[in-house]
Amino acid sequence: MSDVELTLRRFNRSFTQRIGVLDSSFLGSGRPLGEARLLFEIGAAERVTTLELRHRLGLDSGYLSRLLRALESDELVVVAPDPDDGRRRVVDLTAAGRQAWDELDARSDELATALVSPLTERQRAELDRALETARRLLEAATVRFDVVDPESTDAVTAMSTYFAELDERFTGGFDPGDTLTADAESMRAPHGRFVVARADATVVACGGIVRIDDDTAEIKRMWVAEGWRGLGLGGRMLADLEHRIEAMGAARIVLDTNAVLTEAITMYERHGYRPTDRYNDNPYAQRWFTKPCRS
Amino acid sequence: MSDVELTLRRFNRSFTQRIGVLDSSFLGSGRPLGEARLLFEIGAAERVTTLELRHRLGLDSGYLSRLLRALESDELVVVAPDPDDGRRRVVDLTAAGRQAWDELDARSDELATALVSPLTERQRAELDRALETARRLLEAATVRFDVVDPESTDAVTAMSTYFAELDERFTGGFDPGDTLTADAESMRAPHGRFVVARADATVVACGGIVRIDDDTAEIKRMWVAEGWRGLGLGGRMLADLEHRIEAMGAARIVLDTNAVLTEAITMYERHGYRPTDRYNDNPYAQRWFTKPCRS
DNA sequence: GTGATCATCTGACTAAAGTCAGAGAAATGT
DNA sequence: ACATTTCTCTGACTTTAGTCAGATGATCAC
Repeated sequence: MSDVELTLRRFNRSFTQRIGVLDSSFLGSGRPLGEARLLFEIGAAERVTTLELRHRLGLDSGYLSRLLRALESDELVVVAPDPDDGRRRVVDLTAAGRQAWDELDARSDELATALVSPLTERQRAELDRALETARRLLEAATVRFDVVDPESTDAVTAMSTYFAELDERFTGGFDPGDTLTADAESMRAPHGRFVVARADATVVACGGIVRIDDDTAEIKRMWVAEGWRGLGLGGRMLADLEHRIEAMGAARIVLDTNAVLTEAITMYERHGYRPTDRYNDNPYAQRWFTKPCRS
Repeated sequence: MSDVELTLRRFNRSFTQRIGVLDSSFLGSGRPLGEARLLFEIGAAERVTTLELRHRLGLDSGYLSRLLRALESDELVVVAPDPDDGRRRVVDLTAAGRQAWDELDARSDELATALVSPLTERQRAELDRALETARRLLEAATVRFDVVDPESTDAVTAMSTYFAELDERFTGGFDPGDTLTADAESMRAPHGRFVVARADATVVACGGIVRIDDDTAEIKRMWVAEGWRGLGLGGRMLADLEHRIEAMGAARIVLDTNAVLTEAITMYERHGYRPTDRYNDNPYAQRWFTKPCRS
C-alpha cells in the first residue's frame, strides 16, 4: 500500500510553509487578511450572495456582515438585496474595488512568478503537470453527492448538458422533447431521487432514481462531466444511487442504455449488472441491465 | 510557455480550501492554533532550541516565550538551558506532551485518510507521485544559497558527506587527511568563500571558492546531496559561485575534477568550461577546466 | 578583562479574528 | 392567515495573534 496520507501531510507542511506566502501576500495590501480574502473572493465571481461567501470562506454571519460593512465604507463593494429572495443580499465590486482586486491579483501573481523563477522551463512544466494532477485528484476525492430537486438549476444544467452530449453521440441524434419537465415528478421524493455531485459549486456528475414498482427501481440520467471522467466518479455515483435505492426498500435495480455508450456499459458490467430483457419502450435504448439489491 | 503561475495559484486556492482542514484540525484539540502548531513542531524533532523554533515558525521571540510558558504551565513541555550555549534554551516534550502530540498526529492522520478514502488504490498512488514531484520541485525552487564559515557545522557536515562519497566512487578511494581544517582558511573571506544551499534547515549542496592569484579563482568542493540531484541545483550553485567570483574581481575561473565524476564533467562543459593544462598537483584530479569571467 | 553581540524573557500594548444572543425582515408550509 | 424557518444585521463580548521597548544574563572578539 502506498502511504498517500504521509505524503499528503508532508506536502501540506512543506507547501503551506512556502506558499502560505501567497496568502499573506494579501497582507501588505494595507488591509487585514480577512478583508482582503473576502474582497478577493467577491471579485473572483461576479455577483455573489453573502450566503455563498459565508459558505465558501466558512465565516460567522455576524463577522461577515462586519467585514462587508468595512469594505463598503471603503467604497470597494456594494451590497444590495437579492431580487430573487429579499432575505439574501448580493455583493459586487465597485470600480475602486475592481482596482483593489487587480492589485491583489497582481501581487499574488508576482509572488508565484518569483517562486518558480529558479526552475528551468522543463521543471516548470513538470511542476505544472504534477500540481494539475494533484488538484484534479483532490477535487475528485472531495466531491459531494447531494439529493436536489430535479427542476433545480443544478439538475437542469446537468441534464441539459447530458442531453446535448447524447444528441452528438447517438447515431441519428437525440431529441429530449419535454422529458426534462415530464421526468421531474418521477425523480422527486418519495418515489424517486435526483442526485448531483459537486466540486465546490460546479456540478460534475448527476444521476436519477425512478421507482417502477414495489420491487424495482430504475437508474436514469447517469452522467459525468467531460474533464471529470476517469476519476472514478461514475462508479461512486452508481454506488451512491444504489445505497439510496436500498434505503428506499427496493429489491432490484434496472437500467437501460444505448449501445454506443460503451464506457457506461463496461462500468455497469464491472459493478455487477447483468443483461436482462427489454423492460421498457425507450426508443434510444438497446441494452437493458439488472442487479439485485444486497439486503 | 506553460503557465505554472496560474496552475500554482489555482492549486493553492483549491488546496487550502480542502486541506486547510488539516491545520485547523489542530483546533478541536482545545488548544489555540498557535500553541498546537508549536507543540507539533516541538514533538516532530526531539530536543529543539527555541531559536530553531522561532526560525521555523517565524515567530517573535516575545511571542514564542509566552507560548512556551503556556505549554509549560500545562506541563506539556520542559524548557531547559542549552548546555552548549547558555543563552539558548532547549525544549522537550513531557510524557503528557508526547501524548497530546500523538493525539494531534492521529487526528491529522485521520483527516488525511478520510480525505483520500474515496479514491481508488491506483488514484492514490498517482496522487502520491504527483504530490512528491510537486514538493521536490517547490523545495528545490526555494533553496537558499548562503555564505557560511567553512568550519561551521553545516559546512563540515556537507564536506564530510562529500568526502565519504568520493571515497566510495574513486577507484582506490579518497583520503581527505586534514583537508577539512587545512582548507578552511583558504575558503574564508576575503580570499575565499564557502557557500551552502539549504532547504529549510537541511544542507542540500555546497561549493567553495579559493583565490589562487590576482587573476584566478578556483572552484572546489562542489557537491549536491543525493536525492536532490537532477533538480538543477548543481547549475545554480555553479552560477552562484561564478557571480561571487566576478564580484571578487577575478578574471578567470579554474577547477579540477576526477575522471569518474562524469555528471560533473558534463555539467562544467555545458556551462562553458573548457579543458586546460594541469594547474595543480592534486593527486585525485585527472581533468582541469577553465572559464573566463564575463566582465 | 571588557565592550559588543546574541538570545531570551517580561510588561504593556494593539489589532484582528471570532463568538453569541437576540432583533427584524422576508419567505415557506399548512 | 399564522406559525415556522431562513437570512442578515447589531451590540457586546472573548480570545488569539502579534508588536515593541527594554532588562537580564551568556558568549564572543580582541
